[in-house]
Amino acid sequence: MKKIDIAIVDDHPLIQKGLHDMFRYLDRFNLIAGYNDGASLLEGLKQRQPHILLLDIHLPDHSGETLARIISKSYPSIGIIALTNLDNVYYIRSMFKAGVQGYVLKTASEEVIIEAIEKVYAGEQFLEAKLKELVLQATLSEGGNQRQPHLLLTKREQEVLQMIASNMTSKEIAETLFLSKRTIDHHRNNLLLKLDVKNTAALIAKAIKLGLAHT
Amino acid sequence: MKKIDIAIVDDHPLIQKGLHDMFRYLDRFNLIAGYNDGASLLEGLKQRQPHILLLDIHLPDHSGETLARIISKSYPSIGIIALTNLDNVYYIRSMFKAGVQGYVLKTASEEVIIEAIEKVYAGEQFLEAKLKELVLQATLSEGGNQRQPHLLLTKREQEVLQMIASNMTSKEIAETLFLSKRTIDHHRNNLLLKLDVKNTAALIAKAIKLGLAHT
DNA sequence: CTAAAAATGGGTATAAATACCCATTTTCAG
DNA sequence: CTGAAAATGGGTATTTATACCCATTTTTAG
Repeated sequence: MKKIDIAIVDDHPLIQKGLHDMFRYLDRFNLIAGYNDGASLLEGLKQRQPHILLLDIHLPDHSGETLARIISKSYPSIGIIALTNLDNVYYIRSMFKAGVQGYVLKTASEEVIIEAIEKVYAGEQFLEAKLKELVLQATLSEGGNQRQPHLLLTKREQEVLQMIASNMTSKEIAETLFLSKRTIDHHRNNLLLKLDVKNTAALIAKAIKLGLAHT
Repeated sequence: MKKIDIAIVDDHPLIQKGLHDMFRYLDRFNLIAGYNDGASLLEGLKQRQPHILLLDIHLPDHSGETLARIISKSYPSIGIIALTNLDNVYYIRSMFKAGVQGYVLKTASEEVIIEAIEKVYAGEQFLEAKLKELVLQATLSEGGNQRQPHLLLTKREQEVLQMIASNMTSKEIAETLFLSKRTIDHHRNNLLLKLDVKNTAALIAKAIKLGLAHT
């Protein structure tokens, strides 16, 4: 049976070590490269492409999502598996949208990681059972009937959202932006509608969860 | 030179593997145990105590803070080093308050981890340089003149905070908890004072940043 | 046990946010 | 150019949150 070539991208030395150690004793796999950041990964891929790429989401230079998008376009034959600590539904969705075929938590056991690699190598998708449930529940509870009318915020809305999150009242925001308080109220209302919440507290919580506002 | 006995508590197989692999080639250290959760750690300590304990903060059963508190009281001779992904200033503070002598990120290099162990074994404290800066800056920018009147929230306050973050008004919270709306107002006011913000939006943003509320 | 902190509850007032109605101007893509 | 979306602004009313004042009871730690 042909060996499966694997490459790792992770800026955590311990994770790299753990994976190196793991693959050393598994004849089925052949660890061909370990990168610490996105730049060296992209450079290395020009020389040699693995069958499977284990990709950390949090890297010092590029975001995992961007990398996945680039690689899945440039090297469509490489199977990408996101390997991360983040069990957030929105990260999972965005990574799959960005072109990964697998999503595994770093808390996963060796067996799960191997299963993910085998599945993705065989052309299937892989997502841990408990994460599948998470995604399912999230999809059922939020999306539901309306097909997300406007998931994206306009520039002004983002701007106002960020100012709301940073201890400013509508009046202060209006004065800062040289606008009427009514206009800010209008943006606030749109934000509440778009994120489907009924007050500022939930708006901020949801915006942070979705990555729309920063803390 | 006497070897340093080390024990690990971490529910990530990869981290455990990485550390095992690392200590295998270092004569100075003797890895005597690896635990997956707090319960088995506490059980194992009854049999044998390491010189240094590498403690993950996020464990399935106990919180790292609780564990650190228990162990530093029951076994004051054990040097505890928190090993975590969390570079949050408040976690760092609370872990040191709970009795750890070192705090190392999982992104740390092998050298840093070894340095931390040596320092703590020698009775010193260890904190990475960049984390030291973080703590310093946080102390300078927020604390300032008042010596942190109440950094910790009470149970009720946490409960109310969580409910505020999840789309509930004071009235609804009061009805749910069978309390007067006034009481909820009082808790909200205390939350605003403790986190030093002036409205709900900033309260939620800051609470999430500090890890006091979940999304 | 005793003192401190936490949790409970109230009155009153103002400020802010939210919910509806409405409109005009600007910007941008087709 | 032209139409759609975005951004701007207004009126009015209600609800909610915040800011002060005050108190009692319960829980917790020393």
